[in-house]
Parts: sequence; structure tokens; C-alpha cells
Amino acid sequence: MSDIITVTLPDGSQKQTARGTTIADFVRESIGPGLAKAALFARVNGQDMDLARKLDEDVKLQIFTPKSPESLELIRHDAAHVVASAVQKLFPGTQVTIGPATEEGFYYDFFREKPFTPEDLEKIEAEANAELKRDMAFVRTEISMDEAVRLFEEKGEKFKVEIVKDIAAKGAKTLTLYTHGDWVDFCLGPHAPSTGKIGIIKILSSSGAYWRGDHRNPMLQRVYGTAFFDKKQLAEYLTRIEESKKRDHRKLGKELDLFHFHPYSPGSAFWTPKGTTLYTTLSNWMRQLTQNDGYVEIKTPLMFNKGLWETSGHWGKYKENMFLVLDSESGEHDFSLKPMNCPSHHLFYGFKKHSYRDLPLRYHTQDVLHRNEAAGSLGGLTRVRQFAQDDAHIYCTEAQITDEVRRFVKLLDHVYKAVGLTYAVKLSTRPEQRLGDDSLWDRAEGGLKAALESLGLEYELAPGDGAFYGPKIDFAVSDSIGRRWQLGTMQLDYLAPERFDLTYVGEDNAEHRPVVLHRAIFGSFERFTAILIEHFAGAFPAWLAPIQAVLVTVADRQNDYARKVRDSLRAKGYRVEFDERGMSMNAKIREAQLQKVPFTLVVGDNEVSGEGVSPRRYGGEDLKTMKVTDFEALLAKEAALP
RNA sequence: GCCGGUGUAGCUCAGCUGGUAGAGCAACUGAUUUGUAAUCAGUAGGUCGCGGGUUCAAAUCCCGCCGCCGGCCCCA
Repeated sequence: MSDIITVTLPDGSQKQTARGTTIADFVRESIGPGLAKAALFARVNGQDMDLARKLDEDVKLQIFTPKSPESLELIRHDAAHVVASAVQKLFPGTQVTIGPATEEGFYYDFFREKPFTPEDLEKIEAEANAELKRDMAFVRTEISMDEAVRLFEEKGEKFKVEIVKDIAAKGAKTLTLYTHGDWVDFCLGPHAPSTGKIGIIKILSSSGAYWRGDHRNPMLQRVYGTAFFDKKQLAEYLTRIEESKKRDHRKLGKELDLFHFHPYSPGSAFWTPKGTTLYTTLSNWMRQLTQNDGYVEIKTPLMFNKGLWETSGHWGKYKENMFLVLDSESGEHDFSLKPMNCPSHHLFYGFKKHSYRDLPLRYHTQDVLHRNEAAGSLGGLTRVRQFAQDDAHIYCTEAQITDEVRRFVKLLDHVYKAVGLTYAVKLSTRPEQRLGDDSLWDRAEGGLKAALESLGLEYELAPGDGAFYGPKIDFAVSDSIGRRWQLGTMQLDYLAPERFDLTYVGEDNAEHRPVVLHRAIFGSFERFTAILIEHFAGAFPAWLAPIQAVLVTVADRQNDYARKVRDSLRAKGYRVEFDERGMSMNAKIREAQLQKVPFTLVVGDNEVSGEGVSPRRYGGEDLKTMKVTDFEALLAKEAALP
């Protein structure tokens, strides 16, 4: 065996080096001291490693520096270690658990009696950043599992011992430790060469979190933070957080007067006239789109006897989340407000005998639903107790699934594109808590997979995330400031037709089982409205804007004319207001801009004599004075439903 | 439901170590009639989230409940 190995770099070039050379030495000697200094970690044959690791065979090597996007995740993980060591230094007796990097930063969960106060967090941040200045090396060592258990037992780290034992139970023989200064944790790595590479650590918040996410377990204290290579990047991040707070739909909901909440009905919104316009515009839009796509709309009861929920399986699996209604005759909670539409649609399907010629049968519904969500989880419009989905259930044959999925994706794509949302696709498979046997799940998952693949859609697999009655395709959208929301969904259900004994008569004159597709695009009107408010920062396109144009007169003598223009535009179906309050013209224009109304129409003597208006777009762009009829044509174009 | 924070006028907020509440904007009234982001003056508006307790005295201190906010869990 030769003592010389070949290293292949990302550009395809190859270098020779002695077997056993560390990556750091190889980079310094064979590539250059500049890269060696900047390097944070390496990817060797696809596996991420510390720079201190040795090269033992011919490899493909890639070096990451602060310029690589992957490096942020690395230093955030480094930062989690540093924060944990800082916390244990400042608060002796605190036990450590886990501390992963997240999309925006990292967190670390600690076990201690007292929660951290804001002052504690400041101290932690100061100490963590002091540790960065000390520039301590991250040193990797390996020990046996028995030694590891002993090590953490000696330290009194009960949670660590539990994790080590779990890892051992999975068959691991050794454990990798990382030490910086005198603080040690086990971790797969890799880490940066030293704490000085991290740049800056910012502690953001703290909260409670259950050990392993289970509410029966002890409550841990979670510290959230983030890390960047320099102060400027951190400042940009904090600015971005501030910006997104300005778009928060709860804040804009107040400023633009869209909705309210009252303590007497937590989690259920009151919609103002403007908010209602938003809501019904979306509702009518979805009606039109589904109708054009071969759906029929139906309405079913809001409240049902528990018999329905027993048939559907909700009584067993979902009762906790249902609002039960006391039946005064029986004295029992025999009724429940519906938390989902599906069971009532299945009943509806069963009212008639269906032929294969009826299929696919697409029922659309926008009925109100109630779910008794945990009090602590309610928030704004994104998590409510009363809401409506743009729901539909498609009853079809197994052979029609692929076509129906394709058709649905096309509709969904139209909707998301119209409002400027991009999306990613996820296929969720059987969860642990489920109804139905494995052969049913095999067919259901296979059916969706086949449909996605026939569409050539890229998708991510999420094992275990399916609904209890079937697998699903989820569509996660990204809004204008890069946040992700799970909205659209298509769920395949072989189980409900069995439970509800749904049938159709086939060409062979025999009875067959249809399959059911549950699907939604908005998800719920409430959540979708919230997302659009934030996505557009309240500045809605004209077709969606609660008020499309506001008239402002220069002086009172134009008021009659302004009323006439308002009425004629209203008669054509546009949402137009005339601001008649006793304020100055400038104040009214300012107000219209703050309310983000798409068009402000200024009217003075010139406009009166020329039968025109002078429109100004939201944002300040002045359009030239134009005839009212020309403005109408402009509005007609921009106010049309997409 | 759990952990932590928080709750003063329609909105945004002040009110220090306890001495029975204040500003700006909005509203209302009057004056002003103005050409593209705040005209001026005046008036009115509050059981300080709710219920107990401590105290001569509570927005302020203590307890309970409710809501909201940040998380956990769950999820459209």
C-alpha cells in the first residue's frame, strides 16, 4: 500500500499528499495559507469532518469557509456548545440536554429549577461572547460507551446519560466528544477549529420546552439564540426581524381595521367590513375557480350526533379537539360541532346511489368548522378555534387518482402564482397512530407517489407525518420574506369509503368502492388571509383590496361631483369611498396611503370640468389626470379576479 | 393544557421606591376651502383585564382567574 494518496478537489484538480496528513495541513501545504486560515470544516467523500481529521485514502475533498452558506449552520451549532458551557459556568447545577442548530440560529435545552430571566440571558450572551474572544480550540476525541456513561454520571448529567444509553442501545460502540476549554459534550460534529471562528452570538429568547417534546416529561428551559460571522450580518438579521414584525397580520389587522378578537370567544375572529371584504373576495374567487374546474358546492350541518364521529373514527382519535354539545333531552354530550367536513360529505355521498359515470364527483364546501385547540396554542388568525377551509372531497376510482392529483396541482399552482407565493411539495406517509391495515396504506401511499412521479414534481418524503386516515401531499408555500407555511394539502383516503360503506355501480353492474381525496388550497380562509396580509404587508392588489379607491376633493365645492363619481364606480361593482371628513386634502391623501388603498383619486375644479379624476397609486406614483371612463378601464383590468 | 412574559382612553404609550390617572393620534364641535403624506383652536373620553387580600391609602405589593405575547405539544 502506497504512502501517497490522491485528493480530488471540487474543480476536478488532483493533488498528492502523504497518507495520514491532517486536512488542515493538507490545505495549508497543497492549496494555500489563505484558505487554510479561513477554512472551517471539510466534506470528505460527502461526509462533513473537522479539519483536524487525517486523510487516510484517496478522497474527494471540499473545504468550507465563512463564505459558504453551509458554514452558518456549523457556527450556530458551535455557538450552542459555547452557550451551554457559558450557562454551566454562570449557573452551576444546571444540567445540559441537547442543542441543535435551527434554520435561523440554534437553541439549547437546560434542566434547572428556575427559568432564565431577561437579565440571565444578558449575562449568558456576555459570557458566551467572552468565550469566543478566548478562541478555544474544539478538540475531538472518541471514548467507549461505558466510559461515556461513567463520564456523564460523574458530572451528574442525567439527561446526557439517558441519551448515551439510547445511542448505545442502537449499537454504537464509541462516542465522539468535543471539548472546548474544560467543557465537554458529545456530538457527531463537525465543529470549527476554534470558538474564535464564530464571530458573534446573540441570545434571542427563552421558553419552556418538554424533554423530548412529551408533556409527561420534565419541563426544560430552552434558550434561543443565533450566531453570525460578524456584527454587520447580525444587524441585518435583526433588521429583518423588525421588518417582519411590522408586517405581522395582528398589527396590520389593527392598523388597517380588518378584524378583532374578544376574550369571550378566544380564537374566533370578528371581521370588520374591510376584513369581511377580504374574506368574501377570497371565498368568491375560490368558488369561481372550483366551479370552473368541475366541482359542485354543497352545505352540510355544523353539528352532528356522535354516531357520525364514531363511524368516522373521530370519536376515538379526535374527541379531545371537538366542542361537545350537551343534548338537553338525553343529558349527554351526544352532539359535537364539526371539526372537519369529510364525514358529512360522506353522508351526503350516501344519499344517492352512484354510477361510475358520476365519478369523479367533486364536492366543494366552505362551511364553518370548530376545533378546541389548546388555549396556549392560539394566536392571531393563524391558529384559531373557528375557521373555514376551502375544502373539497373528490370521490373517484383508483384509476382516476393520478388525473385528479394532476388536476388539483394545476389549480393550486394557479392560485399560488396569482398571489405570488412559491411552494415546495412534501409526501407524508403513515403515522404511528392510524386506522386501517398496512396493505391499505401500501396502496394509498403508492397511489400518491405514482401521481407525483407522473407529474415530474420534485418532492420531499416525510415519513410518519400522514393523517390517521391516510397519506397526504402537503404544499408548503414561501412568502415574500421567506417564511414557510403549510397550506395546500391533498390527502388520499381508502378508509372512509369502507367505514361509510360508500359504493358506486361499475360498468360491470357490480358495486365498487370509490376512493376519497381530501384537498384544500388556501388551507383555511383565516390562515390564508393572515399569510396574504403579511405577504403583501397589507398593500393588497386591487382585486383583493377592501377599498380599491378613495376620492379626495381639493375643496368642498367638488363634493357633489365626487359623490357622483363614487356612486357610478360603485354601480359598476367597485369598492370606492369618498373621504368627506373635515380634514385637509393632504391629510386625507396621507390617510389613504397609510391605509394602503391602491388608488387615491384627487378631484379639483379641473377634474370636475373635464369629467376626470387624478389617480395616485399606493406608494406615491401619480398618474396623469384621466377621464373617469379611462380610470374605470384601468380598474377593470386590475380588479378582475385572477 | 404546560413554562415564561404581559394587560393603563378606540390606537401607541408615560405613570420612580403605594398618596384615589397623563400625552400624542383618532373621535366630537367650531373656524379654515386648501392641487398630491398630518390646518388651527376647543370639547369629551378611563370600574387602570376581572375577583379577592395586605394597608390609613393600591394602576403600583400579594393570591386566584381570564385574555394576549414568545415557546412546548398539536395543527388548516
